[in-house]
Amino acid sequence: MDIRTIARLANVSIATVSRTINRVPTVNPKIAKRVWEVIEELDYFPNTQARALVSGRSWILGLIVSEITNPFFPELIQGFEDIAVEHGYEILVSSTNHDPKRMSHCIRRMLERKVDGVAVMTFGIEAPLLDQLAQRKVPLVFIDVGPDGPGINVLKVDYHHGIRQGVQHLAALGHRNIAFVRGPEGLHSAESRLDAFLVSLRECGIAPNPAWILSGDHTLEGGMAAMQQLLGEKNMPTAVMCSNDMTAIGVLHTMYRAGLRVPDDLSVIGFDNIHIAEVTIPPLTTVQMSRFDLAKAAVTALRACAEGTEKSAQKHEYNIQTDLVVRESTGFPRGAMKDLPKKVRAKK
Amino acid sequence: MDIRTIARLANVSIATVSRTINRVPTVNPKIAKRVWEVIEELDYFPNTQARALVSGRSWILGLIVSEITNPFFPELIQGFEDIAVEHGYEILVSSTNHDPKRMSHCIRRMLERKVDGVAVMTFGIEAPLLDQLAQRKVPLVFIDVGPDGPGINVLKVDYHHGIRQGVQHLAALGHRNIAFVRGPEGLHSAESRLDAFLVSLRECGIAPNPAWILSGDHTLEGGMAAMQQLLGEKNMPTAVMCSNDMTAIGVLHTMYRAGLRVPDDLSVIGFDNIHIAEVTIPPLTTVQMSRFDLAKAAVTALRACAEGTEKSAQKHEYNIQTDLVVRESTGFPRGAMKDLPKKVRAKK
DNA sequence: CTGAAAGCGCTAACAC
DNA sequence: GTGTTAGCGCTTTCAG
Repeated sequence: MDIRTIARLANVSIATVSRTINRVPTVNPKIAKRVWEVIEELDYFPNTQARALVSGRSWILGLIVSEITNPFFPELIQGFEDIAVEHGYEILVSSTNHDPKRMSHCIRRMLERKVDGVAVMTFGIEAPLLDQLAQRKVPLVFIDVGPDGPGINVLKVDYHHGIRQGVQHLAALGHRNIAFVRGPEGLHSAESRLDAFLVSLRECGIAPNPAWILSGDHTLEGGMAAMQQLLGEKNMPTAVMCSNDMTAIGVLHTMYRAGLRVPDDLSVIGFDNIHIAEVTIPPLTTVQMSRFDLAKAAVTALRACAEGTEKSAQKHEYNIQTDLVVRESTGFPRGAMKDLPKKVRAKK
Repeated sequence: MDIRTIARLANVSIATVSRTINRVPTVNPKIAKRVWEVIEELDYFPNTQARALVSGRSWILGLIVSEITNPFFPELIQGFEDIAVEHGYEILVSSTNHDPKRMSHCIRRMLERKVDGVAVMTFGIEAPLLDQLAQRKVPLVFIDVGPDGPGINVLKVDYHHGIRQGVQHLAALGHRNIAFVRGPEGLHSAESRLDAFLVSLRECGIAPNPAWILSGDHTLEGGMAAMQQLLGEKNMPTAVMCSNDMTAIGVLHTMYRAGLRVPDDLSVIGFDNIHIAEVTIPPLTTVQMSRFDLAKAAVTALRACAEGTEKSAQKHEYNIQTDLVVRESTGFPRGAMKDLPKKVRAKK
């Protein structure tokens, strides 16, 4: 069954069927109605390949993520899928696992399938590779940072807002000795989080201690290793902020292994607010970054370029907010708890 | 740039270029070499749409999952992507969120993109909807159960093996009072797990207690609710098996909220062995089902149908094994711990 | 407002 | 072993 079948049954030419399907306004409404009836009755739908071949638009949006197994990404993918499909696009998701070889393979796949745009949500760029896309004028959208050029948008995440809230929350509880477990070196979003932490610390009048800036890689294992290292330090902080939730969960686990308690012995703050952060033990205080907002902004930006009217040519600003979600992994610094009940009792 | 460009530069016809690319063996090696050189130099690759249009094969494999946000699925998707891409396929992933409307939309998307096959990994079937695929002769592969027919394969998971190991492990520790938190009603894989549990229990000479078969839905929230309900019972079991890991994590969390300890007050076993099961508090004893094996079997089955030579027409059996992974959420039944240290001390 | 016709880039007969 | 050619199903001028 093809467009000709419909044309024959509706007694019109294939051109008219095509126009009807594509909602060209000049089609006589009566004829259009007749065409639609035949289409519905036969449950016909156009062949996407043929359509893409002739029109040059595939109606496919690519999405490149770093690791699909980090719970942050499936939540993002879900949103991206929902919004893209809502606007008639199909999505092509691919994960790089931080491997440049995979990244290059990803890009090739996107090119081969002639995607109408690509959202690069790896939180870090492999600039030279992405040039292949830019050169072929594929609209791109990045997080945080990316090359500038026509058809390229960057989503700005305000890391500072949420992280400052976190640091202030800790400071308000009485913490002065706060460590930070970083994300991968060179990953822009990770650097930004660290910067935001450092700035916020100083805002609170606290001088950062270099020994308490631990390296990590945004994985469970990285978080465990960082905490293990911290445990070896002569003087321990009373709180630790992590560059993402997976890291924080690793920290929680190492604390548990060491027989220490959170937040009694150490307060912990994560970043992302992935779903399971609600049920960690204890539930994780973390900075929320909306996956839905990110996905929505990404699709919107890509559509603006792909469906490009003149007005959309003028670049929009896309800003993503972050906010602290207080749960139970943060509390008074070690020692303060002992004092507090006394004071409370004294008042009685 | 298209196939004609290559043909011109290599001084051959487009047919020869096509044959070279498709590795038709009759092409003169010398000429083929010349063609490849031009291809490499220009970094040419064929237009997939055109290719699909004429050949009827899209080289796209569909993957329908229930919820991408359950960590089990991203791990499966990763494997599916890797193996499919390795064999030259692109993948089209879509999640149904257990919503029939979404499921039907999913199927439509698969049909529109003319996928060469679909893996339905929802662990439950919406038979009437899938008929649309079967009717159009799209090769299908299911987990556990599915309609029979040409081009339809079913991957058999041996739930019994791993679950029996779990029950025996519990029995060996001295548990006789074991509860089970089920998955969604009507979900075949969930029913199978419950069955396997019941059978294994009887094998150990333990009569199941109906009050200890709790309903759940394979989510964190379901697990929490089930445990909450169990906490209200007059007589509590000493161990609980869960239909999946998310449920078990919910159980762990409710135990924590109730101020009870795992495994001291209750032993807990999950199912799936998702990555974070390693770092729950305590680390979760669970039944491992290999996502990689599942993904590999699914792609293999689909390819056999799609690339269909005669020999592949004869159906293969695909079996997936399950095995217990013992961690720290299981221990002696409540009370037994007190005895043990005494005995140990007595020996000294 | 509608139809005829020319391709989009490629594969697969079919000739040579 | 290689080239010629007829489409795959659709969109889009260009006439009418």
